[in-house]
Amino acid sequence: MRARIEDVAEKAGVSMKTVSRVFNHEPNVREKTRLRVERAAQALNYRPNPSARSLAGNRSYLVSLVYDDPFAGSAYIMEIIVGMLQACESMRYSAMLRPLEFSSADHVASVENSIAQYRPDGLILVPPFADDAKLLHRLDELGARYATISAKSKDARVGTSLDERKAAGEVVDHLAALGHRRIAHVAGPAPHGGRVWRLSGYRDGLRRAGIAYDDSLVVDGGFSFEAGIAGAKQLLDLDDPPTAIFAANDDSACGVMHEAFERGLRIPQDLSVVGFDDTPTSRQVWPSLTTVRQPCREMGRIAAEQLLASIRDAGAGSLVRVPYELMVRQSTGPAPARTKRR
Amino acid sequence: MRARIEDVAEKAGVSMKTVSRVFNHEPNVREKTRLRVERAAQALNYRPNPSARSLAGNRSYLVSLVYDDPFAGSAYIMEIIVGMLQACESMRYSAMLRPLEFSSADHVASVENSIAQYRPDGLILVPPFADDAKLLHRLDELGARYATISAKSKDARVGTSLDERKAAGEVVDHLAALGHRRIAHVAGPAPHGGRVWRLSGYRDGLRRAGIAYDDSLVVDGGFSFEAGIAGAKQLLDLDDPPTAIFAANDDSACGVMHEAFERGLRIPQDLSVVGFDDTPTSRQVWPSLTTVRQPCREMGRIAAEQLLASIRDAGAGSLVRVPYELMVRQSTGPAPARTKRR
DNA sequence: TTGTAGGCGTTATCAT
DNA sequence: ATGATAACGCCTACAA
Repeated sequence: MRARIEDVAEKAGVSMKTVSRVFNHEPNVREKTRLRVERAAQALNYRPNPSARSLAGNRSYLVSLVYDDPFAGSAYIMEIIVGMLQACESMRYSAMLRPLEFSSADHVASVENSIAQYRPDGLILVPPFADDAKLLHRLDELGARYATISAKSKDARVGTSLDERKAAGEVVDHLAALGHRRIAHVAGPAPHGGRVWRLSGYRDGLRRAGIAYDDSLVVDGGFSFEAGIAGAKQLLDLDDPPTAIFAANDDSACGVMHEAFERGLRIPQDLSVVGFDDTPTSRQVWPSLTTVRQPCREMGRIAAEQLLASIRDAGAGSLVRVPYELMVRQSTGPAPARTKRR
Repeated sequence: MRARIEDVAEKAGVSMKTVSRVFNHEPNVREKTRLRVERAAQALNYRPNPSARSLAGNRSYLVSLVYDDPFAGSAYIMEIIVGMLQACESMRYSAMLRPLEFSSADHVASVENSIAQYRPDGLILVPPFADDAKLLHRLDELGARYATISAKSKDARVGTSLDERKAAGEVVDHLAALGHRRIAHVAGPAPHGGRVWRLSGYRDGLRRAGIAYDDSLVVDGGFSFEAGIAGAKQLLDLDDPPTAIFAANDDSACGVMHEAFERGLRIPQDLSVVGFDDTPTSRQVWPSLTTVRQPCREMGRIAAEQLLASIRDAGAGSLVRVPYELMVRQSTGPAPARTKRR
């Protein structure tokens, strides 16, 4: 049957513990012994049994990614997963996906429950979980290790952060530089920190451009295509509609574009549109979408790396600021000469 | 510390084995005893230790999804993952993602290696892995349980299948019904079965419409946006360009649309475009893309369910045929009156 | 219907 | 630098 550590030990003429030392890169093994063990293991095609390892070592070698269920299929999550897998792979850890419902009665309990059941050695949290102070506090209480992927840095100690507010500000700078004065914003969903930061950045940008904040140009949206359509309808129905719309994310921006086209508007000649996230779709639509790139794959990888470091020894692992990038594509252009009237 | 099965047994005044019976839904437990055990477990917040369970039971309660690394972030995979997670969740199994390189020197070895290392109780394979007879044969040899998600049914015993050939035929039927005679195809990448079936279906459709097969209207493409652009360039440069292009998948179709727009063509007035897969993007582009819906989420769920059934008892589990659906949207319309000349 | 004993394959502890 | 032995928490096999 399958080779066990005992078989390897016998074949190499050493004790089980020595084989264990070799496989776990522990010190105190003579080079020569190490080689003998490695050769024996190779010959027997030995692989440590993960369950036994976990049971005896009291670790699961498991990291779980906690994200909001409704966004299970988003490109944002997908890319984070890819990065996370890379990091786990190289550290001989496994990644586990935990789509949970943030909006449920008690999401804190559902996270606790997930921990109790699967016993991961650590968690990676993305918004909105990553921004929930109550949840983080509870995890601290439980002594659970976790990393957050988010924009905010307060409350966060391990993971990645990205200055969404500054990024959103640059979006408005870009539009203002193109001559736009009526710049609208389809805001994100309420429970997301992203909503707040992107909205703040939007206002920062307006201020820098000397444009007065106009309440009617900011509509509650969401992170979905449908939200973008609804937001665009509302904005384009205004007596004095915007010449540029900054949507909270790419999906929503696609909705805005869709509605604009349905009304026969040209992009960017009649309306400029900007998204956020730089999902693959943003390159595939026509005209291609100006947006803010978040290095999601890197974020996933870095968060996992920092988390694993903090698992190895508490106190290790830090919050890594990752760069964003304004991707200027075809969906933004000079403001039309005159504001359109309907 | 954490409650063990022994603690529950003591508190309930029964043996460990009885507790085990209750938690594994085994027969031969009096209702009254079951209740006592459940109450005790509840009180102690007992959760079985997965590692111990796996070690003693010689099962990992793990299912791994094997897919081609380059497509790690595709919407197709993402949706399958979501469905698979649903099924696993309800059966108390865990899902593990295994992006492997199909194009690598020996992908069969890399799958074997993955099995040896993580010891999943079963595998779910998607194309191109699902279509590799050599791999399936080797897995049979090893006695590994697996389910495939694919179009082909030969070689497949457990999993899902979808008649891609018939679906592709219907795409051409749809275009022919709109009056198109010069219908082109941007084919899929060579190692994918998808390429073959969709191409066959394309020819079926032409035959039914009484259109002669024209070699110059079929270009080698791929499943990427870039492949679509390249394919469209080649096709639209023809002296007698097509009035409709059927791309091997949605990403590629988006590339076709992009290139068409770059040349000032209108869709669908000047050119009709069809994709395959019905990814979220196909709804978000403008005009929205006519495509073939594959119920990916269902496929993932069903494949996992069938796999788990076949794990429970060999011989169980079957190949479930899932339905496709032609989603007629805005990217297809009547053929232009005269074929365009350049 | 319920219980007892032994073992799953590894790591931790403590010797040597 | 290396080894012997006892956990780790559960399940299987068999017994009662």
